[in-house]
Amino acid sequence: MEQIRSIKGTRDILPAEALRWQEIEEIIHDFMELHGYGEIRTPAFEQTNLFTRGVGAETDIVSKEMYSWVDQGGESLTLKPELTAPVVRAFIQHNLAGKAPINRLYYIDSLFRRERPQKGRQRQFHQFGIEAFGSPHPEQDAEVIAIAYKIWGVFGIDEITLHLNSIGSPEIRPEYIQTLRDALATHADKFCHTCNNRLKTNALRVFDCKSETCQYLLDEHAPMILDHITAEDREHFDRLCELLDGMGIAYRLNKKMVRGLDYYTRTTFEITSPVLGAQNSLCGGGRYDRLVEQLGGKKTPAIGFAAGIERLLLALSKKEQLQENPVADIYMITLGNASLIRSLSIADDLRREKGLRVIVETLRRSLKAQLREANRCGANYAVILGDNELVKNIALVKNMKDGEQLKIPLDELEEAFTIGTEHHHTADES
RNA sequence: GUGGCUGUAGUUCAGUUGGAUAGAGCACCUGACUGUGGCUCAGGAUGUCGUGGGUUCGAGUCCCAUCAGCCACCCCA
Repeated sequence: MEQIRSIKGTRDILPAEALRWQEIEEIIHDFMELHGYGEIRTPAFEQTNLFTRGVGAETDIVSKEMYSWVDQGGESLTLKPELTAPVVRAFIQHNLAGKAPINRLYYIDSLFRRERPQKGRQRQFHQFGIEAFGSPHPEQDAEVIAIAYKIWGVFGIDEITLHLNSIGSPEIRPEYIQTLRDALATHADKFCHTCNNRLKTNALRVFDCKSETCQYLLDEHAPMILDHITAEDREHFDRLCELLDGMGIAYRLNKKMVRGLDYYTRTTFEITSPVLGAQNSLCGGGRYDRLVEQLGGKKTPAIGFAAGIERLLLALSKKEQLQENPVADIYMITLGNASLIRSLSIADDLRREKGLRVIVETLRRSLKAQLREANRCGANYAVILGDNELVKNIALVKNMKDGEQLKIPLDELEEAFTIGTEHHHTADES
């Protein structure tokens, strides 16, 4: 029979790795709450047109990467390929703007894009991120960027680069794109053919080309959008730079960084890490002052970012090897029927009263095999309770580190592990 | 969607110009130690050689297709 496998681009996270995820999620929760952000969780799927309207029908994400289907009621639904649009939808739907002048939200979530998998790219993947609604001022940009910048240090990732740019207000864009096309028209034959296509359809994207010749030509001949923004845009950007300087946040002015989604206005930023390979972006974000309005809400300025958790893990794995962690403090070894019943209730007492992780044998193995198992799962103690011990009302408590073994009366067993617990924790912290 | 590389035991991999019963390390199990783990030693189990077809006296090896994985393009976190 054919084996059923997980879908291409999806994967299982097994216990040893899941522990890493739990640690990471905990760090994110703590860090965001430290900055006054509250968690938001939105549904796994939405109406398809939330994304066509919010992200832009012409973007790659919407035009060819969405998992969409028509449900039994005839409605077109889509697994979320992006998290800003759903958060904006929730913001509008629950009238958060009416409840407070400013809303700071964060999330940790799964998203889905039908792309060809490669290093750092899955079809179901995870992001954490924040969205701050309500403030049009550069200090809001500075707050969001500072969070995006500082959190990597908490994870122990130091080698990062913050790229910063402003693509100005949307009004200037048609005029700028025309200027760009005109400037590059005379060199069109030297650009690669994808760039020539981009110039016609989505001109800003030429800046993303990985070809060295194209990049060289852009440096030589392309007008930069940052040099064409309005005076107000410029003032906003300059003030943001001042604030970042003041916070000691190092950034690289990257005039060629234009972001892929339609909704960005003014500030855009990205954080890259050299350890990731071709997909070197850890985190990307920017301001989107028109999106709330565009999705039917009251005009509200906003800025946010999203960071890839798989990529964070990838950057982290260069530093630390994954290892099997101990899963139990005590392994209960049983030999015989009567002792099994007693062991089960003792195990429950130890879990409930002492908070110890206890596993009871369920394979009816030999004593030797059970001790091997105790060793394998990292238990500090094995409690041996066979029918021989049961008639004497004792248990043998074996310290797995030094091999020392004591006879303990069953009614003193819990107490014996009060000392054991302290032992365990001090050993852990050293 | 396009291109390149790779699929052999639980796992990491070896397998000669196509040749007999497909191997090794680690892991697992058993014993030495009849109810005492780790270390050591001795032994043991484990394979639709990704799948389907073809060439051949003979295919893990060559050819075609297909599926999966990885990497890159596209694009993005």
